[in-house]
Amino acid sequence: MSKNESISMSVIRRLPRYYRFLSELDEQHVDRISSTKLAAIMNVTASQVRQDLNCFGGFGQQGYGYSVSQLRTEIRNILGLGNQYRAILIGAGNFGTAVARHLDFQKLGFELIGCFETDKDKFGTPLGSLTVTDEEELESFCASHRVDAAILCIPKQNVESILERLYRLGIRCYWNFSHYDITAKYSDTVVENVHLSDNLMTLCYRMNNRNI
Amino acid sequence: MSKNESISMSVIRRLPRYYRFLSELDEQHVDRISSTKLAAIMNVTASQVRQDLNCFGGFGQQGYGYSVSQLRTEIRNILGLGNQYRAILIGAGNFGTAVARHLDFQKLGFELIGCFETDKDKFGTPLGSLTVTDEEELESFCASHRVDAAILCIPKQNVESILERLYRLGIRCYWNFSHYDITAKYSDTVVENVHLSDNLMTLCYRMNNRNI
DNA sequence: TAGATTGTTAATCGATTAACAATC
DNA sequence: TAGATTGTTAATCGATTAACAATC
Repeated sequence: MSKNESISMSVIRRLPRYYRFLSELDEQHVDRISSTKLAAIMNVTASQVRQDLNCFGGFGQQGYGYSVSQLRTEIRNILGLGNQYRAILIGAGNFGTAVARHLDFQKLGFELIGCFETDKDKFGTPLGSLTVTDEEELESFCASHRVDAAILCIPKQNVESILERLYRLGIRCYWNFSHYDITAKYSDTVVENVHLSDNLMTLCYRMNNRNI
Repeated sequence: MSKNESISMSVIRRLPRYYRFLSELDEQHVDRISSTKLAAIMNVTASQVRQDLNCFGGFGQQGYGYSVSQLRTEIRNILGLGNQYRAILIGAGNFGTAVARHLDFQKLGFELIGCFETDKDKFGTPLGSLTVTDEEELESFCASHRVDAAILCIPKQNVESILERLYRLGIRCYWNFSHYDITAKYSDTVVENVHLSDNLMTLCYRMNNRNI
């Protein structure tokens, strides 16, 4: 399925965007598209589109372009969105609940199978199809369920101790909303960080330096 | 204050991270630090630290290093975190409320001064120090308040119409949690996008391609 | 002064863009 | 076939790293 020889992160991070645009075109029943047209819609160069796609295979056809639905499916497979990786949520605060309620995990390659909290007052609260559970039950839960990834929606100072437990339980993949640097301590992990405050500061900088 | 000649986005996006680490060191009462040591803590190269900082000025001293508190303040000023830009939140759903409650806007260069919703059931609900307001009052609100930025926490399909109003009201800076491409339509805007689902798909890819 | 460490230039590396032969 | 458009190589551009003279 692939010419895989270590694809650069620049390319990988563009894949979800291709997937989104192709999904939209597919919904609009567009059958085929050329790299030039797709590039125009996405506001990138046609060269980049062709280079990116060719990291994974020759999905197009000379003189014709790309089949939208086929290319969409290819990228879906490349991203592995059919895997339904089993994830647990750590922290049912503002962000944890928003993430759990708002995102369509199924469509994004995941299944949310548990939600853990330290705050007693929240135990038993329903959260979508889940129930907020005492964090102390983490070990017993993981003994009876395969868990592929953990979503960390807790403050930085609480991460160290819980991470130690998660790591001991064999969890190596993390979606991290905290500022704790996971890979620094555990180098054999796969981590995607979401640093909203960094993003907001960047906006501040750019507002501040508008017209320069 | 600066050697400003269009700093690259790569450098800009690293600034908040420097700021975070320097703030931590400052809290730990570390007086001075060399580029080598800072680089080690941040897991980057000393060259990059020095190159990055020198985009904005010579903050260090040969043979000594950098004063932590001074450098922190410099970066704070470069980011413009003292500006208290006035922002309004559009959409008081899961994400909007999480963002409003969870982030310390003051420390990030902003002041959240309003929150607008279309769902009648939510009007009047308190949200931190704010109250959820009918979106129809947007125009009258902006007539009596300076608004520097809008935070869009609404689904893609609702963005187009509200954006038209926000733009007409003179708002040019956006923190965008939707998948609507703002700059495509309004090229004179400053936009930072947060695409959580793209991020999660990237995690899926990386989990899928672990050990390759 | 000698040692340390910056600021800055030069070298390297990687990513993006351009060009075009291959081919549908 | 002629036209269109890919896949891919080569050229360019930008970002990162290395090196070192300047200097505290």
